[in-house]
Amino acid sequence: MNATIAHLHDRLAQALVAAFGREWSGTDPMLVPASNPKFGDYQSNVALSLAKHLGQPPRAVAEAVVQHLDVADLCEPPTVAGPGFINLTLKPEYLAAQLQQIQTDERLGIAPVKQPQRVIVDFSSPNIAKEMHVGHLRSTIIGDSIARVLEFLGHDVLRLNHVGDWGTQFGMLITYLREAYPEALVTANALALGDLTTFYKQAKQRFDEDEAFREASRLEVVELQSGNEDTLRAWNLLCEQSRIAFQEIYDLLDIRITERGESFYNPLLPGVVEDLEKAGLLVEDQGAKCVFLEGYTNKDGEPLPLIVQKSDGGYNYATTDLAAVRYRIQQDHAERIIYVTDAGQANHFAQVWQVARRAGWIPDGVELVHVPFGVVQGEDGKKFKTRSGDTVRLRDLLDEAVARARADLETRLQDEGRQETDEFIAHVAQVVGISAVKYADLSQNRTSNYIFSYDKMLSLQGNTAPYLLYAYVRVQGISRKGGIDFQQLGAEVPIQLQEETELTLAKHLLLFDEVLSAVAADLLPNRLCQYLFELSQKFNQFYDRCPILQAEEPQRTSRLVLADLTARTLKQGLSLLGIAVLERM
RNA sequence: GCUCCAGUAGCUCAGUGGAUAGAGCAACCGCCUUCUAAGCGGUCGGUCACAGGUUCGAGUCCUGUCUGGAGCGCCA
Repeated sequence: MNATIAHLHDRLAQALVAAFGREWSGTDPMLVPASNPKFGDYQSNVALSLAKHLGQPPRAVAEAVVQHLDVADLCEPPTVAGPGFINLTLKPEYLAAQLQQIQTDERLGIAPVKQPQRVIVDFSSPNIAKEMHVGHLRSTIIGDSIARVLEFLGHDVLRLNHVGDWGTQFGMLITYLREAYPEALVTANALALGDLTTFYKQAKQRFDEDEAFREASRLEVVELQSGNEDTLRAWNLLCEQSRIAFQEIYDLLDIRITERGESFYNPLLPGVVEDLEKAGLLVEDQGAKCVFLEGYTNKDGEPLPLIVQKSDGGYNYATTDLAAVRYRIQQDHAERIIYVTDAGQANHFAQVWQVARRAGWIPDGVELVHVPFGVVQGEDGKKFKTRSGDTVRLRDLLDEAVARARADLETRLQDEGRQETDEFIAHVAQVVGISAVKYADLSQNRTSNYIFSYDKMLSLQGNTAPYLLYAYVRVQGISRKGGIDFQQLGAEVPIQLQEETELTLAKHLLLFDEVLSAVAADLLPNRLCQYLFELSQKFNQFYDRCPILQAEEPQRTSRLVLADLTARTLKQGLSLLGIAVLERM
């Protein structure tokens, strides 16, 4: 209803001028959705704020606006209520006409944005030679959903996987690779590390216990930085092994992403430091090259530096992030760069961006956004771990979700005496399990910490993915039962909105475009989840109250259109969350 | 010590400066001869951490305090 809001907004603005004179043109009519359905659909609060300036009681101001307000084509006659609210209720005929328009549109009336932006979404970003764990879950699925929404709205989105494929830890890893798998470096395809977590732990253990190993690791880092061929081959082997493991997870989660790791920016790092020097920002302190930050102090109250080149000549992640932000603006021509990382990195990004800004690398019109999310905690409120104290592997978590969904489904089939094929059971369990994990995460406001609970995440009751999937399945059930081809319903069907539940559902269907605009602006996928959950609730209420197949024409076809629009909106909305639908479950 | 984030029903969480703060879960009570009951209806549940301030109006904005989390020079 973006268009409807725009209309109402203009009409109210005109009424303000007509009532109080030209000097009030440009006044915000303060049009917002009604706080409660009993007050109508929208309300204008402008009278309350204007009363003082006009020297009139708010109700009198509201009455004057209403007298000059012409919205008869959209709304029932406006009313003034309470201290001076102007309440607006859309006419059923207007709503029906709107629904008819979106019914024949594949995009459900969601027009692509007029000015598409070049957007980079930086998300997921696991570390090479480490297995993806529960900590990568949030970035991966929140980032994917944000990218999907922006893509659907017509933006030009580049999804970047800023993998940790460079840095000092590789000295340790390569040294251990040479020690434990010497044949891998001379024979093609000889390396199958399998469990990368174990490999990493063993390397770390060697590093911690052996001085000679540490020294070898340190030298290996230098070899890597200077491009030693043999070392690079070892590094490549590790990266390849990790990619295979990552891709399995991405396939499972249906994530599409382009890898451009930290190593990509490695050749650009000296230039970054040089240019900071030229900009007069660089200060050498205790052997390290730094930029001293404005507004940040250390424990002693002294200015805090951002170190861009270590005293040993090496670079760190701040340098890489500086190179990345510059490259993304200058080479990728990004206008909006979205970083989906945990909230703990807020300071880091603020610091890097401050330096980039002071160096003049961030032109006006380029927006840098950190999309932070809370830490994953166990039910005790502490950092989430397995019972034995290890980090939970993402793979295990997803497998567990699918296994639980399968067990639940099999119980249900037995209780209901249903017979289904293995393929059916496997497919439904897969979709329900993965969806449950994604939805549990996406449906929360990402800024708060995330209390991880298998039971809650996989619960099939309430505000969960299965509830939404079930609403979709119900519509498909109607189609099967009645032999209905929704695509053949025709565009000239009169839509009738008589029952309360029909009207409520219709209004909610028309809010989809508003919600997507809000998600694109605020980058909060939980708003989309909230919308889809409410849509499912309103559909279930309609389904409960209104017979569809048994209804008389023209009511029958009208209700079929409402059901079809609900299903299509659910399918589209869920796809923007990275969640697939099922025809039966 | 400093910076950032959070604090809303027993639990998990929504909430765009507006009217009587909402869901889900849990608990309890109803509704399947009828499109899948993975559903629908109902009951119970609140000092919006605390104290000031701004405003016609504050869960929302500002200041301070308390509590929890994350981070704070050469890891990423």
